[in-house]
Amino acid sequence: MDKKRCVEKAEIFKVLSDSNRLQIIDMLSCGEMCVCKILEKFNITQPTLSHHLKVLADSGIVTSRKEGNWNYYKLNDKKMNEIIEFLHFISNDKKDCICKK
Amino acid sequence: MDKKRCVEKAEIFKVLSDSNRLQIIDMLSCGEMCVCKILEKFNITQPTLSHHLKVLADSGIVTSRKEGNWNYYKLNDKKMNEIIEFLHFISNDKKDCICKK
DNA sequence: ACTATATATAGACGATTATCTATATAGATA
DNA sequence: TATCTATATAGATAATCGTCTATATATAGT
Repeated sequence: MDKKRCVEKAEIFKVLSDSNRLQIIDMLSCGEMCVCKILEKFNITQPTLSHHLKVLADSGIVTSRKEGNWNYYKLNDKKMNEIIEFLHFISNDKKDCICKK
Repeated sequence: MDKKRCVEKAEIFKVLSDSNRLQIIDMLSCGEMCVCKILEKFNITQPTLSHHLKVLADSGIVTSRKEGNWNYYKLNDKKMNEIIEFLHFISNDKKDCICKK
């Protein structure tokens, strides 16, 4: 595992290190949803939610689509699987580990 | 998914949101290792490494064992699997999601 | 007892972050 | 064009975090 890849993934985990964002991911796993629908489920202000959605979108964990006045957000399953794969990888023994050099 | 569980997991992801800690996990996946051996592989000071190991241990991701002058750290596979399971869970559609209430 | 080695703790500093209020933008409708 | 609704952006503030230097602790060997 090279340093660079760990730096990349650390940024992704930073995105996941907020409970509101985890709940948003949980909600979006059920399908696409617009911002105002998401907002209903939280006790945060609209700009705060907007901030969290931006953080999620910038990281690639969610994608967005505009339709009239509404913005729909959707979970990027491929990205989530990538994160899971990474965790599997660093959790398991491997031949070319830095520890063996 | 209840708020409380997300708060718990967000803390775990905060622990994972540092590249040095991810590299430590990667190294420990190959087996138990003492602090001085880990230190050799990094460009950080000994107190900084000590800090990271404490963060990892406090979260339950690693466990430690003292033997004479040496402290050995080991990855807690059960905890890593728990994290992976959680990511699977929030990534997939479910019947009792908050979005359906 | 003294020294050396391995590791942890304390305290400081600069950077980043989550949240808020206030405001801007952009599309829809009257 | 004026207004309403949905969403984003700007800027401020308080809290948290990673890293460092300095120091403490604990064990082993002389």
